[in-house]
Order: sequence, then C-alpha cells, then structure tokens
Amino acid sequence: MTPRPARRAPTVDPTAPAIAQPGARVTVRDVARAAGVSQPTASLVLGNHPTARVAPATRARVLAVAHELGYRPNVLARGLARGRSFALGVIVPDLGNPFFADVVSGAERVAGSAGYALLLCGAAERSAGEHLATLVSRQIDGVIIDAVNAAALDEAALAGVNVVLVDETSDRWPGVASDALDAGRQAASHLLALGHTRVAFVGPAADVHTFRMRERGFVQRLRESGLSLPSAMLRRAPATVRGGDEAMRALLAERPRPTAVFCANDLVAIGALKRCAAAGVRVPAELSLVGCDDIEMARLVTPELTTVAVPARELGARAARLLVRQLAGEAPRARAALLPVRLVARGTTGPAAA
Amino acid sequence: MTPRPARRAPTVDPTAPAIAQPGARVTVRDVARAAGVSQPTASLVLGNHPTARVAPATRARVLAVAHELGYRPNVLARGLARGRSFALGVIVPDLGNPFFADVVSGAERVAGSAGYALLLCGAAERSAGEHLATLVSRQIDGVIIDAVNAAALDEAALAGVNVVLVDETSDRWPGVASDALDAGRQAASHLLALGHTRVAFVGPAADVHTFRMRERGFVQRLRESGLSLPSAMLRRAPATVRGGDEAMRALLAERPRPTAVFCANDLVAIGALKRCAAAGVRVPAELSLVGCDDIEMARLVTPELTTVAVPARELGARAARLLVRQLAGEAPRARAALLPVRLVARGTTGPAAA
DNA sequence: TTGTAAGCGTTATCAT
DNA sequence: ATGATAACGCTTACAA
Repeated sequence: MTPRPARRAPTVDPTAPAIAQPGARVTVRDVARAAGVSQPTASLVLGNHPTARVAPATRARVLAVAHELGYRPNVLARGLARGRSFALGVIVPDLGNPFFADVVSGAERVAGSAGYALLLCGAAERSAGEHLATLVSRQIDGVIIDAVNAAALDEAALAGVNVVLVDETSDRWPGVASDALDAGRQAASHLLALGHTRVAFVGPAADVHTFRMRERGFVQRLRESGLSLPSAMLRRAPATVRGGDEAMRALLAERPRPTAVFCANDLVAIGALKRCAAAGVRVPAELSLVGCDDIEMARLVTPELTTVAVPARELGARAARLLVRQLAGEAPRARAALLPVRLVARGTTGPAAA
Repeated sequence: MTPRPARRAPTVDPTAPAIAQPGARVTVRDVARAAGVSQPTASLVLGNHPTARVAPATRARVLAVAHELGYRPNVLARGLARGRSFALGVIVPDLGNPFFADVVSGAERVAGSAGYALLLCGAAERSAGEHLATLVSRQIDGVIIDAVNAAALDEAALAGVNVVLVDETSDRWPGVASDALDAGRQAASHLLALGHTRVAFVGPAADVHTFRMRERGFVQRLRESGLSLPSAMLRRAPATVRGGDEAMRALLAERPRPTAVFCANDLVAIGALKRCAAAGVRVPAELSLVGCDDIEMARLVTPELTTVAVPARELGARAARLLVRQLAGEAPRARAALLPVRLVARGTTGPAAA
C-alpha cells in the first residue's frame, strides 16, 4: 500500500518549531508523527484509557509531544467513533423562572466537572418533543427534562434516549424530585398552626406533577384537620407573577374572603402579594401568604415571603449526576428518595385575624 | 475492489417493513440502499444542499424513503466532515443573575431557530478560559461571551474562534452592547431633575466594561451640572443583592448622607433598598434609589424600583444572530449601534428632601 | 445525473 | 507493546 496521501491542509509543519500554531488544529496523527509512533498508539495514550498498555517511555514521549504541540482532542470525532457525544441536554419550560435557572445551573456544574457539555433547551419557543429530536440527532448522551409532562412526549422520539425527569414521575424513566406532597402538607400545617380555617390555594391547571402534588398535600393535610377547600377557594392560574396577581384579585372579591392562601410557587405568591398591596389588603394582618420554591426573590419582597424551600440547584445537580453515573456504566440505583423540603416562616404569614 | 464488508450491526434489515426501529439509528446508507441509489447521492439530497443537482425523481424517492425510515442526520458526523459543530457556546458569569438568564434565553431562541445548539457555560465554577478551551475542542462554531473581561482571556485559547462580546468592547472582536454610558447619564439626569445634589454611586470594582461605563456616564452628567462625586459617595461592592446591602449600610453611616443613590445594577439596588427598609430609612422620602437593567424583580419590590431598562434578551438574541450571520458567510456588518436604554421612573425616586 | 473514492479525527480490533 | 486496518456517518471532489 502506498503511504497515506498528503492531507489537504497539513496542520503542522514538522520542521517548524513545536509551538501551537494559532488556527491550525493539531491532531493525534501530528502528535504520533512527531513522537515517532503510530497514530493508534498515540491515540491510546491520549485517550487516557484505563486499558492503556503502552510502554512507559512511549507514553511519556507521546504526552510530552502532545503538550508541546498543544494537542486538543476533537470531541466531535471522538464522539463519532465512540457513538457518544459527551453532552447532556436539559429541557426546561422557561429560563425566565429563577427556579429553572437554578436547576439548570446545578446541572451545568455537575455536567461540566464530569466533562460533559450542557445543551440548553427552552421549551417556550419550541416544544419539548422538537428539542428532543434535535438532541437525539446530536447523539446526546442523556437528557434532563424538567417539569414537562413526560407522558405527552412522543414515544418514538424518546426511544433509546437516556432520560432523567426532574419533578415529574414516570415508571419508565428515573427521576429526581422534591417532596412536593410534603411541601403542600407543611404549608397547610403552618397555616393551621396559626389558626387559619378559611384557606385557599392558587395553582396552575397544567398537568405538571409537582404542582399537582403540592396541591394534593395541602388539601390532604387540611382534610386531616377537618377542613375542606370549597371550589371558590381553589383558583387556577398560570404559575407566574401575573397569574398570582389575577387569581388574588378574584380571591379578594370572594365573600367571605380567605384568611390565608397557599400558592403553587413563589412567582404566584409574589404576584398575589403585589395584588394585596395594590388592593390595600395588609399582609399578614388581614391575609397570610405562603409560596413554594424559595427563590432568591422570596427574601426581597416586602414583607419577606414565607415559603417552602425546594433545593432547585440540588435537583439539577442530582439529575445530572444520575445521568453521568448511568453513562459511566454504574447500575442505576434504586429509586432515589424525594429531596426534603422545609417551610421557611418569614413575613407573609401570621395568626388568623380574630 | 470487494464490496464493502458487512457492518458490525446492520441498523435496518432491508427485508423488514420500513418502520423506524426503536433504538436503531437509520443512516444515509440505509436510506440510499432502500432507495436504490448510492450513498453520496442520498447524502446530496438529504444534506439539503443548495448545489444539489439531483434528478427530481431521484430526490423525491430518496426523501420519501428517508421519511419512511425515520432518518435523522447525525449532526456529529456531519460536523466532523464539514469541520463545524453547528453549535454555539455562551459564557456568562452567573446564571443566577436574572439579567444573564435573559441574555442566554434570547441567545437560545435565535440559535435554536437557526439550527444551532447552545452550550451553556457558567463562569462561576470554571473560568471563562477553561470553558473556551473545552468549547474549542468541541469545534464550537462561535462563542458569546457576556460580561467577562475579554482582555483577561488567554490569547491562545481564543485563536481561531468566532467570538461575539456582549456588553464588553474590544477592537478585536465584534460585540453587541447596550448604551451603558447613557444609562448612567439618564440616571443622573433623573436625579438632578428631582433636585438631588448629594448623590452616590454603588458598583463593582471589577473590570467589566458595562459597569465602568454606567459609572462614567453618571459622573459625567453630574459634572455637567457642576456636581462632583466625593470618594465617600463612591462605594465599591460586588454586583449582587448582598453587595448592595452592605454598601448601603456604609453609605447610611456617612454624614452628611446622600439623598440619592445610583446602583450599577438592579440586584445592587434591591440590596440597597432592603438595607434602607431594615434601617428604617424611608424610600423615596429620605433616600432615592435608581437601579439598572430592569429585571423582572424590579417591579416586585416595594416600592417598585426606578431603573434603567436594558434589553437583556435582545442583547442575547443579537449576539446569536451576529454569529449565525457571520457563520452563514455574510460579511460582518459595520460596528453595531449601541442598544438604547430607557429610564423607567417608578417608586424608589422622589424629590430631594428640603 | 450519478457513482466511486477519499477524507474528517477519533476509537477499536486485530495481527505482529 | 505496537502498528495496520477498519469503522463511526457524513461531505465533497472527481470520474463515469
């Protein structure tokens, strides 16, 4: 066989000083050539493989040359050869919600330190299904899906993808979640302890598991104390500031008014709080308010928001870790426990008015 | 030459019904085989190339088969062959800051609809330089760098990378930025119009261009009205809620106190506002406060924050668009104009106390 | 218009 | 321990 034909653009001139040429990619082949070994041998060394049975001297030489030349592996090529991309995807409903920003941030930290890149997908513009499709065509190694109804996803698109759900449940994919039922229960307990009996709930109708569970826990705990939630006290609203604002307007028009309201998340609670301020309703004197998530904003409104703290960054971090471990070949461990949540009593809750 | 040897794992059995096999990747070769054309011909059709000189009949057949088989191109392989990854990176200091979350969100939208994936990099854990290196080894097509001092970046790492700076300037890379100087000027004008003469500034010492310009514009406008900023009225603090809180504590201890403070961003202003509330200083009666950015939070604190609105999402979107255009081969247009900013007078500013 | 062949940079499987 | 050789899935000359 004839020697390999000259490459179109030789990346490094062997006669040139061994300095990383700006703009020119240094490949394993260049390193091999310069180190006087075959290309696969260099690859064996550079791929820091566990099974790297290479003579110490050879290895050292290759490493030295690689360093000198400023060799950087081409992750795309590696991915193509290994059938993996060393990248994780994360799909969140909306990065504008600080809670999701935290989840993503936690995932990014873990993914990054495990050598994975994180591809960000906001489900606001494109649907989760579309995102999934493009991720798959990028040979994505795993996908974190947060607060997107997994059942609504296209079966075909999901075939053969490593998925971890955040704050959703499914018997098909593993997931990490906070103890949303307990969040609702703690909110109820707190209000009950303060003597509230006319309480309300504001949350989205959307079929997102966490919200459903928060609501369920709240109602459940109320029932245990002999209280019920009449339908007028159950307001459906999008999980946004605006949603909270509008729901609270409706709630304030009710007679009798509730003396306490649990909101599905902090954004809703803050919207509700804002409406109370606008309507001249004193919080917590006339009305108590409990949120959920404990985003940074919760401590910045006045009065500070009583809320149930949910470890958002930790959720993202765990989801990423789960994927990373799974990809490293570790057996998927038993169903992960729910992350505990904790009510933080601050300024928006007080004793029920007499 | 002998026919190509059998592949290790044939992805599709040609005799099987043409249904996307779950888990099995359908390749161009599979499509070509099924359509009875050569692999490159199929590639030509499927690569929706402008120069696709293929017989209409053939093209239709290939497309039909591809659809039937559920063909999805392997972006990694395509990238390797074309020397591009069809991915953009974005490096932000901290996703926890809603401003950056918005920038990223805007970039994601544009990148996504142009067929680019967005790799997220938070500069909190790893340095921007490290991120850049990993992005380069992923053959990244372009990188958006927000609020990271570009001069501090490793020259070598940046060689041959398409970079767009957000809210930074450099004569080396193109960038998009808001009119930070004008932001400072508008803040000053607003306070001057309200009769304030003892004003202060709180901002980070970090060498981030935008913050420097906001400060400069503020001081400049003050000077034009014959006012100066004594050093006691210039507090250095990290651009966070906490930083604002602590800086304001110091400011409140000064005698005489300032009657108005301009903060480098909303987070700082909100921290300052919080400190005022804690210290019993009435805002705006005793002290006026102006922030910068107009993040969602600004309207949620009490009183609502007067601030200079900066189009964060638009910045991210434009940065991404700049890269996408550049990658599409369009000539980089002349230096983009600064995005205008606009002061939004809300509740934290009022006339100077008599 | 289409097929053949080479190549992208890496990993994996064998002989040697 | 090392080196040929094939393969990953795609693009792109170039030849037919």
